[in-house]
Amino acid sequence: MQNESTANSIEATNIPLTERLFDALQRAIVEGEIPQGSKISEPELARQYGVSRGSLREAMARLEARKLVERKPNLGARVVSLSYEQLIEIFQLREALEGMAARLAAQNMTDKEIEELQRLLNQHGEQIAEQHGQAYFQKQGDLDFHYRIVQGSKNKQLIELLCNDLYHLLRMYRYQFGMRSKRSQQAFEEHQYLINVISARDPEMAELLMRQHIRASRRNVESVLLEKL
Amino acid sequence: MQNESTANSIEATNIPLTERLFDALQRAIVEGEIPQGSKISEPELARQYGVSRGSLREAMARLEARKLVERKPNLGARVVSLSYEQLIEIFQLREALEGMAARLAAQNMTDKEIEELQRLLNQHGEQIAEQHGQAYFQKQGDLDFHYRIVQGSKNKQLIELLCNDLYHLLRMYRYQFGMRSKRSQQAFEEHQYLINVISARDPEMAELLMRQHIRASRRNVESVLLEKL
DNA sequence: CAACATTAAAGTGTCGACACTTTTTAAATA
DNA sequence: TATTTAAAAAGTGTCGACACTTTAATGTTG
Repeated sequence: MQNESTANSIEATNIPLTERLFDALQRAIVEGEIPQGSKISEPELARQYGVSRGSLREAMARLEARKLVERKPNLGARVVSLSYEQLIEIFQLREALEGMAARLAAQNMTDKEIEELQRLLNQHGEQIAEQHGQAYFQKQGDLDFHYRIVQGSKNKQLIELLCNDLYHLLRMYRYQFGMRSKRSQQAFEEHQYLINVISARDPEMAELLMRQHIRASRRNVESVLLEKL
Repeated sequence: MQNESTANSIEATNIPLTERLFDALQRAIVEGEIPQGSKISEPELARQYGVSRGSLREAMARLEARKLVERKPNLGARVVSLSYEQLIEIFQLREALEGMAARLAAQNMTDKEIEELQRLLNQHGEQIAEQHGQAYFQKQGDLDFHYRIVQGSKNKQLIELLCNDLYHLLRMYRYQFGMRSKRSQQAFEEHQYLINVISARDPEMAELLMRQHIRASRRNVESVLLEKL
């Protein structure tokens, strides 16, 4: 009955349709496949994905809760569009949250996890040396690094919040603005410092360094963005 | 067609049913009307509120996104139950987020807002003097105070996150554990210090004090809770 | 021709129905 | 009587339908 060959059709699994749909839409939005600020027509989108409106609506409700779409009663939904101001606000959030994450990571990461983190960073170092300027891997690597520290905090609420909510927004702005970092070498070194103080089990210092690191990253974004406008 | 006299029926407005439903359910969960950890039967709940399952499901999807209910495919949904550990985790989040909020508030609150905040605190002072031990108003007052500072940060993401997500969880645990503070006088004084440094436009100090304040509050919760178990 | 009124089209809000899963109840067997 | 099996009940996943609202198209009048 269902058209499985539709361009955007969702693969069949035992996972609920609504959930697959939610993931697919989230990805599509984050990667700009559905452009920022564009209006969403429920019947059309449902048709594209080969699902009923009911299922779509459930997924949309969750997207709305994650601030990826905005809905106004009777007027329909549109994909959010990130403004410069919002981006700055997100960096302030990150500073607070990841600062705390680093603090907790210094207390709660296992030695093995720290070793693995160091290994990951070494890889990044090689990549930076080899493919100088390849922004994509650097950005991905940066996110990986931060991701692990958040996990290392062992605070489930924090992990949820950062990894499931905030990082998607962050990836979204990277796709949108096509950011490329001019400070990968600098960031790399800051990451190394961070590992050092975490190894030394110094929570205070870990938080401080992480906050500085994120502030520096924000300043970079500001300058890159301002020269674009 | 619809039974308007059902016990839990939602009033008729122009606001979408799903939204009213979401608010009603959130309130019911936060206040313990629907008890922690209880299983939710969609048909039954839909009947209770006099709505269709479709509408209910949409509301549930949003509640799930806010971590107020947990759903497992084909097995149904249940209200979350706050554990001691989770509560501690939430306090760590608050420390980070409200610390940042206080920092920003010291920069961004208007003089008028600060005045009003002082007025609010004076009221609290009177209430504490009058009805010594009346925990409810104190707790409510405490939340009011924190609420205003968050608003004063002028960071929309932060406001959303704290006021729409986290505070509900907090109110929920207060209802659940029936907390009463033994340190209202102490908290009152800390609030006053906070206003002082915000007035002095000292972001650094504002963050520091707020974090101390929340840490103290957490220690209080810990001790009260531990003597209960 | 522009401004307004009037349909028509599209879109959203809400519901009820049905298939498939899990849980419960009942029956049957060792 | 305890355990396994079978049938029934309840519950979840997904869909299509219809009423009401907004937007677009069309026609009408000054």
